[in-house]
Amino acid sequence: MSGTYNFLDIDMGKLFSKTYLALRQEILSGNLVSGESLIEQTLADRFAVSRTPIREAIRQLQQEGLVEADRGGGLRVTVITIADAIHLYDCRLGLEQVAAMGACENATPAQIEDLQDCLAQANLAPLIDAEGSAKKRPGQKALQILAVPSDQADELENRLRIDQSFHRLLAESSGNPWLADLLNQIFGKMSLLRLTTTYQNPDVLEIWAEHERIVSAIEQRDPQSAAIAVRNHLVASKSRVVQSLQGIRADVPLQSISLL
Amino acid sequence: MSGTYNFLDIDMGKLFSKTYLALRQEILSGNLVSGESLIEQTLADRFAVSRTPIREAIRQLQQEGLVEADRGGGLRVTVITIADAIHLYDCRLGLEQVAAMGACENATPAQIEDLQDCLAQANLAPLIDAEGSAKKRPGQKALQILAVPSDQADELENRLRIDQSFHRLLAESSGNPWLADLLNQIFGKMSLLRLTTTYQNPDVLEIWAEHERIVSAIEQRDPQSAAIAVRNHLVASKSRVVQSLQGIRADVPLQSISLL
DNA sequence: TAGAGAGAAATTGTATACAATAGATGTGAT
DNA sequence: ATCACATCTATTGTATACAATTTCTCTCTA
Repeated sequence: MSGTYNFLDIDMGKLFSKTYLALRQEILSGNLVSGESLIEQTLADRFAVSRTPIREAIRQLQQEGLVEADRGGGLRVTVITIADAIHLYDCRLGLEQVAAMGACENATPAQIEDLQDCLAQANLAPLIDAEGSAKKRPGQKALQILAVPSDQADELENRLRIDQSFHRLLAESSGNPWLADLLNQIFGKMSLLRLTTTYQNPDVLEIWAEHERIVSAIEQRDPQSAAIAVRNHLVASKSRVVQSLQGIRADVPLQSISLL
Repeated sequence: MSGTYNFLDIDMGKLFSKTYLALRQEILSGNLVSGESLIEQTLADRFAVSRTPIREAIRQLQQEGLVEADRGGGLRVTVITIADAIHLYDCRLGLEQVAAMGACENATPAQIEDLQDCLAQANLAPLIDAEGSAKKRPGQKALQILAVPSDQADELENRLRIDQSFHRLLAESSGNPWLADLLNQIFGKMSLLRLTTTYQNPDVLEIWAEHERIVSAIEQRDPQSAAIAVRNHLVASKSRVVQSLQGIRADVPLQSISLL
């Protein structure tokens, strides 16, 4: 468990670092919902620390864009709108194409293997059919990144987590730490929106075909194809999300998660 | 002067906000040099506040990437290497293409005018010829963003500032606030490197021709051309910088600023 | 001289006290 | 009933005290 947050290089042992991670986790997991106002003393009591480390943690989250100023000096969990989601997709479009091209040059064999493992994980994750019932497949050894959900309710959450892992791995494979950092910021903000958009999206299966094309291009060390594959994937994802959110497919039941 | 920092929406009046901006300015202006270690009490004395607001400001700068942990719990101004500069250029490459395309769709007439003003400003800024002497041109009303330097020594600094304004305007013209924010972070980090790389670069004049092509494409609302123009500009800039830094042009005197 | 170790100084981390400000509540006049 | 105003409460902002940690320095020893 101690290596879980390796991609943020934090010196644990300092209360404000622990607080930062805990608070971040609470926000990203949806335990603190988007728009909820953050009362320092309340949080201090919750984490059994004084307000000082809380405040420093909050400042970092504010700079990160996960917390924003309310009117009147208060702070709240950032509210992300549909327009923001579109804008964030455009940012991803630019950065992930660069990431994919970088990955073609710099991805280590181990990283390519991780990406493939990610695809495998996705394929053996329980599939949701049109009726919303699950077809379970026999389990297999899990990626260390992922916890296998015991609860059926966590299934879609799990699928989403695999997707995030995929994109995070892609970013890291570029060998460009700043790129990975910027994308990580974007993923965080998009996670905020995810919590409010849990529409069913039957196209979720297409996503992994698109991912496979990306990995395939990286394996072949073909930057142009990789960039195009990423571009196609993100353009498609963006339009899927926009369609879901705009209710163009309002006939589809609201159950699963669409923001991939 | 009160609107100078509008692009960071900060509630002035809080000491830690003022401290954040002051400290940020000290770092970006080179008053605090890259690698310098930050002693809380020293800074507190300097700004005549207690350590509390200093610490909160530093946390934000740390999250922003302008301050990094030293070994042993200390903090210092982030050290940017040549490799980092290359990586940051790749990030810009992805994001600014998206920005240019967005600007073709969303730039207001006023913003296009600002971009043109920026070009004009650059053209009438004193030019450096091969001998390093300045050919002054008659002044004209300045962009409000820029302060006209009275001192000859600030001339290149001024030129650099115009370039930053240009790229910042481009980002803002996209109408995508997250994009502008991400690019702003990148510009900040690149400013850190600039302070240590003041090689003379005679190609500096080419830059504005490239900028003109970008603005021209945006005026014509032609996203493809705009993206290509940005791409060409940044690829060229990157290679110019890399060449300067790697000493391939070591025969050129070390005087002016190349990181545009 | 080089190296280990003790002690002191400097620095950071956390808690708490107090000040300032914004929000809520209640009361009275119209 | 409603608006204005005063008061009180909740919350944030800043300073300071103290604890924990690191770094420096000096001394002693081999």
